Amino acid sequence: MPDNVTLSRRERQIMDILYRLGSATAAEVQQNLAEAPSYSAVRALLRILEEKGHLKHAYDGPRYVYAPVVSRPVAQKSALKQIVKTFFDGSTSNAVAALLDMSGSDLSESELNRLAKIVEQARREGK
Amino acid sequence: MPDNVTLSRRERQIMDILYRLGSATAAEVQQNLAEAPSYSAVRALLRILEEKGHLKHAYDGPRYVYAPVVSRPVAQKSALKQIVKTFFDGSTSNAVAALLDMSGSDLSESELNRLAKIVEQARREGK
DNA sequence: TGCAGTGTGCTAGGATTTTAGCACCGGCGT
DNA sequence: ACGCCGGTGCTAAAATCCTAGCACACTGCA
Repeated sequence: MPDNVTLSRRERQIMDILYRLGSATAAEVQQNLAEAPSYSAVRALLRILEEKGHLKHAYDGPRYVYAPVVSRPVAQKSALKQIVKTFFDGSTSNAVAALLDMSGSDLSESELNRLAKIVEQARREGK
Repeated sequence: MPDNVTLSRRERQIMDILYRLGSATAAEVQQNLAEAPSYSAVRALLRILEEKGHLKHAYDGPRYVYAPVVSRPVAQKSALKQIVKTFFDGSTSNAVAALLDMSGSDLSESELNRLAKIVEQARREGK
């Protein structure tokens, strides 16, 4: 969410879909939109988003395949930053705690190991 | 972000402010709004949000103090869920990793200890 | 009492967003 | 060659959002 504040509702919905899918054609975007408008409307939105510099398109044979301009990792970071700021008073660890709490026992053992390692490493680096 | 998809741009901005501050008067909301519109416009937005059921108001002497209807913890969870879904393919641990990576050495030792504990506990519960 | 200051409710108009429709293009099968 | 499909670009209008302004109520104070 590079630009969560300037995007209109539909625009934001579409950006989310594209970040989720990585890239998509107009038809795919339409299928993933809640209360999907006409195909034509979707295309118009995509064109606008491209004009504004949020999207770019490549070709899959005859048709356009749209993808976000801002890379996923970068978008991830700003999305998280935003959440941490508005919902966790800027405290990363609170956010992490909520995240872990939320998905509690859904995490596999290997995932937990991985996280433990990351924390461990952060600790070493901090010192 | 209980309802990230139905809110308009301004409405979302205002909800974010209210979640950040906990509660606020119209004037406070206005001060925190980027490219703030008139006081009157802000009040109108607040009224609309209340009508839609996103906000409620109490009284601070003569004036209204608005606060979100959905509690912060609940909103935190849905915001995180949303992010995890659209930016991390539903993988909580990827999100946690990004979060830690992002704020790398900003975390104090005690925070890291806390996180290590949480992970440890999740591990025990999982078994 | 009268008046300034600060609050609320409401409403209408302008700006933006969102939508659908139409015109055009190229490939492909008949 | 011609007529469908399935794609694109564009544009106008409907729907929504956003804004400002006005009317009214209450308080405090000269």
